[in-house]
Amino acid sequence: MSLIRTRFAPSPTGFLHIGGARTALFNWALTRKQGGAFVLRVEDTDLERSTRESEEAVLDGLRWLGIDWDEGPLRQTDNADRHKAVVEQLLSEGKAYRCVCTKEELEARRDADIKAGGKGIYDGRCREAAHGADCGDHTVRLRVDAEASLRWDDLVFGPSGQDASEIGDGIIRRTDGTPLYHLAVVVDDIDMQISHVIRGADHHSNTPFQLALYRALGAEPPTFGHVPLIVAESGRKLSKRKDPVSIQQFKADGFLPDAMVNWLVRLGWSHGDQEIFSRDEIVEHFGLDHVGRAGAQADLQKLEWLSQHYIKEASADALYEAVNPFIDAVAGRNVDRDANLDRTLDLLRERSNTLVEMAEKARFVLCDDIEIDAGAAKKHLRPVALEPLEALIPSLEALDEWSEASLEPAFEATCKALDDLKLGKLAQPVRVCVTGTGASPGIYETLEVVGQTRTIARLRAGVDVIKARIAEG
RNA sequence: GCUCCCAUCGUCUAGUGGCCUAGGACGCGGCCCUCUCAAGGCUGAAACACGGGUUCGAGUCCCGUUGGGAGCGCCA
Repeated sequence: MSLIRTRFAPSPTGFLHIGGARTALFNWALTRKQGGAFVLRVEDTDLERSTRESEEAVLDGLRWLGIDWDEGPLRQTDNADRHKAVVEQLLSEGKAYRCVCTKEELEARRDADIKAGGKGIYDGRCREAAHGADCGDHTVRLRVDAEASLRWDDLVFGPSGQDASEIGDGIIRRTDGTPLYHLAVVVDDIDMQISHVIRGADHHSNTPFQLALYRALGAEPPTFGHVPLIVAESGRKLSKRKDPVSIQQFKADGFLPDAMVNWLVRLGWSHGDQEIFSRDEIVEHFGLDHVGRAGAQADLQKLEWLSQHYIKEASADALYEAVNPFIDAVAGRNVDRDANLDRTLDLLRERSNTLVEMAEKARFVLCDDIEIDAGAAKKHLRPVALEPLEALIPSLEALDEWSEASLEPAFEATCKALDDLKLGKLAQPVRVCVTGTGASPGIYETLEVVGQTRTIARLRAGVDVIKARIAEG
């Protein structure tokens, strides 16, 4: 299979969008599978919105996801001279012409045309006017041959396109002399010898005009593949305000990059019944032939499931690395890694959908002072629990070895001495005293990672809570 | 309005004319396990938008309807 050249061309608008991330991932996967180069090109021609900071944010997002590129980042503004030269060239070849129609005139004529049942495309008024460079304020339009067929075989949608008569002569240079997006992408893609343009389906209807540009420039168009959009629950385009779309946000919410990648790649693409894909497996199996044509709704619950899956699978080193910042945040200090912390994290793997959850659930180990949840206290720190707790404390104090193995007989002996008390009647109050909540890993494991000193102290504090409650009546 | 596109369980999807009384996964219900919460095991409910064709046979092909989306900018 011959080498391909692909590109991801984000506009640096502050953060990496999940739609863009998926487009990048598909480009990356295709390139890594077929062999070739994946190029990153920043479309920064919208100077109002483009900053180096937002460009960095986009690159960071890609790096975090593990999507690496072979060339770039190139910037579209760096090619500005080339874009201008191309417009001049088209002008001199008669493939483009100057148009002196003003915005207002254009708008009025389009409205009138639509009212009269027309399609509202440019009427070609300046097409044969042969305005020279001295015509004053003007735009430049591409002369689109009305007979031309602007069709292509899309890698995802199959036969696509329409006749030139449907699109009209589009503007390629503004009055202020700057080139438009369509001109810039086509020129850049030609210059960079991009062989496969994989992009969002929102560009599907833009493609015919771009095909006309390739034709005018005498260049062989690339192979196109349009990937359906990721849609919101409403079925509409994702909204930056209402929907979670920023990769940075997902990172901050404690999702593992492996989970993100797995989630994104399955949004629209499939490989039989397989759900879990490592990056290697994605590269091994990926292909545009199995990308669906309908828009895909972002399913956050599936992401959480994947996230937990990867948390469960992660190596101890990788897990610590990933959860470290979240743990520090909960502890309010730099937490050193030790065997007890690793043990704690292991206990929490199957109980955490995200790293944020994991860190929060580790609070009873990370912090010396814990707060007892009011609801849990009300339910479990009742007068009936006083005797069992008071009976347990001395036997725990007497333990020379503090481990699951030594804790279990101590609990059992206490229950037995209390007229065969059910373990739950003892374990739940203990759990609330020690963790502050009614849910935690197994009680022996929990106590083991909390440690003997802190366990005893928390049990005593719990006993005091119950006594206070009794005193209040 | 015009052009283009899309349509299988709530969601992501398998399915490329017979293997489909439609499979998997997330989520949801039930059961088991159990000191709580999970995890795990078993199990259940849940879809081919509708109407016409074509064909011996249609989720799969064609047409229409309905619904949805994108594009129609001197934005990218």
